[in-house]
Amino acid sequence: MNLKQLSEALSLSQTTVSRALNGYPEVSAETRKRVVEMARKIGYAPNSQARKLATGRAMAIGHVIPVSQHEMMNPVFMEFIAGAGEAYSRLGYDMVLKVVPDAQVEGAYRELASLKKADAVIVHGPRIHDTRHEILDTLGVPFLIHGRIPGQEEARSWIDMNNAHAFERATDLLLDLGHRRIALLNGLEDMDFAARRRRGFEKALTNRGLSTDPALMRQADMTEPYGAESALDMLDGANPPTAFLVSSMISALGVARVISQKGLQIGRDVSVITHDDALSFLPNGGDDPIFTCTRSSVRYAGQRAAELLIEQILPNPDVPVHEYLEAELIIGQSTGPCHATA
Amino acid sequence: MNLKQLSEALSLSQTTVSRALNGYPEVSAETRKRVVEMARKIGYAPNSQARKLATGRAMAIGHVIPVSQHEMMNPVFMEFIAGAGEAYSRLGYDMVLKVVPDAQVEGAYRELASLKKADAVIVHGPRIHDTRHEILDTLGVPFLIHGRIPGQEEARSWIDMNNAHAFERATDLLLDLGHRRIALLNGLEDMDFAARRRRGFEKALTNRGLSTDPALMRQADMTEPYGAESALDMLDGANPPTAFLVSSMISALGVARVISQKGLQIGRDVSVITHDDALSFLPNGGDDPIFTCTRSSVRYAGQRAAELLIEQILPNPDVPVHEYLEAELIIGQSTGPCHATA
DNA sequence: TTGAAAGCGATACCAC
DNA sequence: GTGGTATCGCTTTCAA
Repeated sequence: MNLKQLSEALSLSQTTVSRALNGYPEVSAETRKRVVEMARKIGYAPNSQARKLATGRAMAIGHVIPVSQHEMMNPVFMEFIAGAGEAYSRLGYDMVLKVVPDAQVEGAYRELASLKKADAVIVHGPRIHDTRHEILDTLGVPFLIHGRIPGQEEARSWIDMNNAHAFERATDLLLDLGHRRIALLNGLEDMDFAARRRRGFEKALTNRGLSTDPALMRQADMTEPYGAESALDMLDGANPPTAFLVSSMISALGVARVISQKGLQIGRDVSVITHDDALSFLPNGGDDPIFTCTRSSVRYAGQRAAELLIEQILPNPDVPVHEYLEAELIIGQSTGPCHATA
Repeated sequence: MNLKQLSEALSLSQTTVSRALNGYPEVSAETRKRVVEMARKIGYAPNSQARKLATGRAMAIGHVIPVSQHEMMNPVFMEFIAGAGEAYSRLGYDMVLKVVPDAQVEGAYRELASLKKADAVIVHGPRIHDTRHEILDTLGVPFLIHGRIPGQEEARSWIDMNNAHAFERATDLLLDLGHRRIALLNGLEDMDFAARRRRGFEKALTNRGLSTDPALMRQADMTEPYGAESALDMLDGANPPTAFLVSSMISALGVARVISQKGLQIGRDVSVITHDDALSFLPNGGDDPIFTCTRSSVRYAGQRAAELLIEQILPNPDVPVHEYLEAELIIGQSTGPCHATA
């Protein structure tokens, strides 16, 4: 069932039928009514390929999700996509998603752009030495970065949370509680967000004249065993930490598991603060969370990203838009004063 | 840069250029070489919308992911999609993904199908009273179910793991270890997979003449707190379980957290078996896993699903294909003999 | 082996 | 307010 058949059934031109269906003002109310009814009656649906070709717009946003060398699929991406997907449905856009190995990310963007499969793309997981903005410029695709590419803060559109500030505040809280040996279990620090978190952590220490201890700082894909193994190593080490600052709830669960297994009580014997992306399958409690945390909903970020891209960037690709999300610092049950003997 | 311009630059017809680029045999080797070189030189890329319109194929597979009323985004979907995405890249297909509230799932499938945005779709998370197969039939879209819709086992294409058998074996293992009070923390039992797991659990008990205890069976979205709260309630209850059978690693972590917090040792004082979907961010160890588990890689399922859909179902939509994945039962550190006083 | 021309199914400009 | 027609960019008969 196509436009032609529909217009024949109505004894109208394709033009008029198209206009009626797409809400153009110059169609008479009566004609529009007839058209709409007939369309529903005979089950007409416009072929989106044809429409895309005619309009030149794909009405789709591209996402390229990298799976790391370690085959790790970051659940944060999923939650971001859920938020974005909700907005796309509302705004009449589709999401075309490519899940590819790190090495094929550029090629995937190229394909999306040069084959006109998407009108714009989201850049996920920017790295400190990222070059995707250059490729996308060459291709002429509007894009929005979830996070920031160093050196491109002004010129590019992005949405990001204040990673450095959040981790500085979290570290300050631990310092205020008397902790001096604080471990940082970070994500991979070639990722921009992780580099920023580390700087926030270091800044808080430096501000109090404290130095960092490399033995207490780790970076890796944020799995549960990463948290567990790191905590085990460190707590069994020569000079164990009294507090952990962890970049992900998932790894924090690993830390908590080990602390419990060692017969220690979290929040009393060892403090833990984690960043909480508010992943829906890992709720951290409401008013009195399990973990003290810096919290910022990545799902909301995804939703806003989609809105900004479609409403601001597409109509005006040359004016970069920036949106800053400030993480909340929420006190839960996993932090308390330091009891360590000095 | 389009076909016309490219053909003019080569002084060839669009026909010949198109044929050369698409590997048709009748083009002379020399012509093809010229065409391919020029195409690369001037950076020609075919407009996929135009191609889709001309061929009538979208070269895309649709996925509709429901987010439940509780806003829960199941990480299993993500991992499945990662597997499928890998296969799509390899096979030259795109994935168009819709993330929508439960109530809009049907509409999303309708849109994908009737607007010709996808050549086929994957049905995620079948329920015991699912009707999506009927809608998709009406629309005439080939599809493959990840899981099974009751009553549609023969007639429809699906890929599934043997949920019932896996949970029966897991329960048998606990029974062999002497456990008699076994708790089942299941997913929502209007989901087909969860209903099957429950039947497997019950069958194992029934086979030994044991009856089920409603106080020890729960169902919910599989979050971490669900595991924790259920374990806390049950262990503090009148007649606590000595073992837990859990439908998800995430909830199992919650169970483990509570067991440790109560000063009990997992595997010695309380046994836990979980189903392990082999989520990449929740590795359960290698040869000696943290949790004894029934394991089946949902990522592999996604990959196979994509392959089956494209290679078997699209060319021959009327011959249903079925693929059964058997979960492994892997002994880890979380199970041991029952020490409960009878 | 190559080319001309007719679709594919919509949109949108220009007349009327 | 309605209609004719060119156009989007490619694939695919049909002829040569």
